[in-house]
Amino acid sequence: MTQIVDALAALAQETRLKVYRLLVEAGPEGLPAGEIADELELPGATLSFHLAHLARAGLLRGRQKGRYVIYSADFQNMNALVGYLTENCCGGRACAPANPRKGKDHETLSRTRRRA
Amino acid sequence: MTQIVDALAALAQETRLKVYRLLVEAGPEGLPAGEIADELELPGATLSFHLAHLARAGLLRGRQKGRYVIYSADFQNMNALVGYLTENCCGGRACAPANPRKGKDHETLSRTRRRA
DNA sequence: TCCACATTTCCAGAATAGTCGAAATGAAGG
DNA sequence: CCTTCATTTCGACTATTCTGGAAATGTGGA
Repeated sequence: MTQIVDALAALAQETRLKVYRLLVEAGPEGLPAGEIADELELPGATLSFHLAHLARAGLLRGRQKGRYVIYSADFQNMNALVGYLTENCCGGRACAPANPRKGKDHETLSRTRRRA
Repeated sequence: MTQIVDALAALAQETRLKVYRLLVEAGPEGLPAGEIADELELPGATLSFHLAHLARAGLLRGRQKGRYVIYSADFQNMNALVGYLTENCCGGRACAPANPRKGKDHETLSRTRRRA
């Protein structure tokens, strides 16, 4: 359970979630740290802190390539996380929706929009 | 995205995750606060703090029943959360596993199963 | 070797989160 | 009303997280 909590905590921060999403978009090839920093306009030290956090949680891996460090998402562990949530937190109800096709940016939580 | 981060943050804490799981187990009828406190051996003030946190994040609802307050999981929003993760954080790969049938307690994150 | 550059570590300050006893709130029932 | 009991709010403290400048580390190229 500690692993689950760590993974959730890693994603539970705006900057880190952005970093992670960027790397998901980038796919298995990943991105060098500097490019992430550029894209998200983050100071090196700050980015490094968050990358380390995500990596500790098992959601990211970094490999050295020349003088760059290339980070890429660990889809296995994200898979496991979603699996855990589905099995333990959804009470058996249908959890992952049909997911017809990746529709670019999705909009946040529930459609309990109109009131409730 | 703020909503997603809030929901993740709410679950990213051992005590709160336990509370939430307990309520998932309890199903839509939910549980009175006191019973949760008993079950998890938490001081009232501490539990109240965490329940409020989860409720603010939209993962819980509380309804008054006599002098009890009955809390229950909001499956819609958890659904939406899992949906978000599946669509935005899994790179299109299969994310929610087959989920053959709820197998009681599942065991944490990947063991880096030989590949995939 | 020496320099340029990418990234990380170190540090310290500001902000936020978690804990829980004690007091306050609010409902039920005499 | 007055008491009981479930729950929440208050308050105070400790611990952790986030941030980013400056220095350190490490790599490739001239």
